[in-house]
Amino acid sequence: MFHTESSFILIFIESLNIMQKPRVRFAPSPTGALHIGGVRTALYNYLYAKKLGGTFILRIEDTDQTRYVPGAEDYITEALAWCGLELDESPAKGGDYGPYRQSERKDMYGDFGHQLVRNGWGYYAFDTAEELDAKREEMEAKGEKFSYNALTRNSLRNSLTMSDAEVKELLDANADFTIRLKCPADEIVSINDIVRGKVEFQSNLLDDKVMLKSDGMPTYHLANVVDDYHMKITHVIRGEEWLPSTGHHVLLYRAFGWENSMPQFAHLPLILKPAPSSYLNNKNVDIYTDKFLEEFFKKHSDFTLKTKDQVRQAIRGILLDKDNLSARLQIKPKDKEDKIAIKGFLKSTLFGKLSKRDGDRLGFPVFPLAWQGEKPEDAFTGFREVGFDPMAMINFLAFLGWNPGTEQEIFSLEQLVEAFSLERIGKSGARFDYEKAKWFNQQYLIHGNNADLASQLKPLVASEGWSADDATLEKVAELYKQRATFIGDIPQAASYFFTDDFNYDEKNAKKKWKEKNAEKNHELVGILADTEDFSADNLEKVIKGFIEENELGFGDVMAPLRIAVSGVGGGPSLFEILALLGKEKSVGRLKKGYAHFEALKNA
RNA sequence: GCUCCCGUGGAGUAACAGGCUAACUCGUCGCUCUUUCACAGCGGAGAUUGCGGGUUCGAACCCCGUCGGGAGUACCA
Repeated sequence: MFHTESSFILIFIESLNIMQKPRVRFAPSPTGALHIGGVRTALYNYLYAKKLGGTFILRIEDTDQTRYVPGAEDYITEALAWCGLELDESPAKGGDYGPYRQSERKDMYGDFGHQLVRNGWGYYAFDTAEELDAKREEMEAKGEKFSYNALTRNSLRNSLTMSDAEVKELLDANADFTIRLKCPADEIVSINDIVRGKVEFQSNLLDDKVMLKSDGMPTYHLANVVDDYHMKITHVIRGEEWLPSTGHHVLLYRAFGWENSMPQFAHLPLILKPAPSSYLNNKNVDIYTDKFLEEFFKKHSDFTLKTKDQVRQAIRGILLDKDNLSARLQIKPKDKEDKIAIKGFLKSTLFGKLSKRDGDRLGFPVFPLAWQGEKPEDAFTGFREVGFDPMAMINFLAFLGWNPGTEQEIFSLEQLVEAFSLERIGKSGARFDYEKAKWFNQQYLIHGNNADLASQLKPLVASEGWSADDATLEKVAELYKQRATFIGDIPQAASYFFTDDFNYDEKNAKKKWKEKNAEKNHELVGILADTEDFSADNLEKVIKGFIEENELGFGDVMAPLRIAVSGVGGGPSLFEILALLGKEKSVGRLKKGYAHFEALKNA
């Protein structure tokens, strides 16, 4: 009895487990390059799915034909692949719940749209876009906001206000129509968001959103609910910008009778621009003033209220007071039109969610991969092109809105999967911090395997027109990885290993080359030329021994040596440099360098 | 305007369901190491947890108010 009971419970738990295996989707629309925030959404979806042995799905939301950008879908796929976020179901890979492009599911949305009308949850609306725009303008002139809702739908042209015959006539005549959701009155729609807890919406305040557009395509709201239901999505993990429309989505599940299989929601915090105080200072105010000024006039090309110089003064004054920015930017009743325009512009460029323009202005990538837009100003660089290790970027992104609750910061993808949970996602906006991003990359570089780094270095060195064997590259990687932020920094920094054609830091050379030590320095070159064992260890013995014997200063000998051999005063251990260069090259460079330094000194 | 969300040192976050001197990372400053540069190690400065009330022996945490910021408010997603 006891046994059967416990095994029954076990089976029960097991079947629950199967039921709970999450199916999550990343659902971008192919309207351009995938923003870094989108990558983070994809990452969290992936992590959650993998943690629980679930399924990670890519669905392309291309219901807006006017905004479709060729190449965008490829960009998305390539970006996810670069990040190592493997898809279980996707347009390319297929799956049991396809097609995975909404444009290819068009027919079913139409059916569900009409079902809404039939069961009383929707209605036909015949108002044209132009009519509604006019209405909006009219209301705005009165200082009010137009909304298609319970209050206004009875005075508009729709199947609620027209007779059945009229409606039929219009439909038969193939008149353009949309189907709108008829939001019920006096209800409280509530969700239990995994990140935010209970969130409530009053149905009275929800507008009658368009579900089916006049071109027969669904809007996001209809398509996402219909697809999530049919693709058996268990958790909707998406950006916070969707939170306000979630009430509509719940209503839709209700309208279709799917409320019991409604997915759980998790709304991710926004990724915010870097805090102005983190990059603004007294030294660079003028640079940023000019940047903002240019952007301001680009945006307000017809701005005639004040001269450019007056606007510059206004912007500069506000930026200078960086600790009180939000107070300075508040719009006061006495502010005139020009001041309001300037304040409004600064507010939107200084605060809010991270945008492409922030990347341009502040000098960091905001997209995973580079993108070539139609116009030159639409082109931008990516984390990949700047030289990021994809895992460093992923690691950085993972912490933008989530933390493991431990002090560990460096995670592999597998470790992230293991540590991740939706419960530990924060609610407040996550600020983009490029310094931190660079730090992550540096950590990956430092802890990277030398052979791996060497193989990454190879093409980079080649693209400079240089070459080196694998052993040299591996040693260069070892010596330079803790001195660089990006692997791409290394070839230039270590150029003297790849070419004899490098410049001397002449100012430094002049300072370090002392006439009184010249003879001894030349003598050491001779000793090195006769040294059999050219290993770093032995060189250290030989050189240090020579210095001590002759009672010279270390700096007197090692500094000129270093500059003659590498051109610069900094870098890895001098003995390692000499050993890697080899005797022939080292001695040759020393002779040439010392002659040059003497000439410099005499000039 | 309205709706929803958020508010912890310069930046990012922590503090599990109110309980020691608010912790960690980045950045910054100093020291040690290396007679270089970095890495690393050690240490310092920096927060009356947006503000004001309230509940409580005790509040970053709960309640009310207030201010600030963000998102949404399209036949875009």
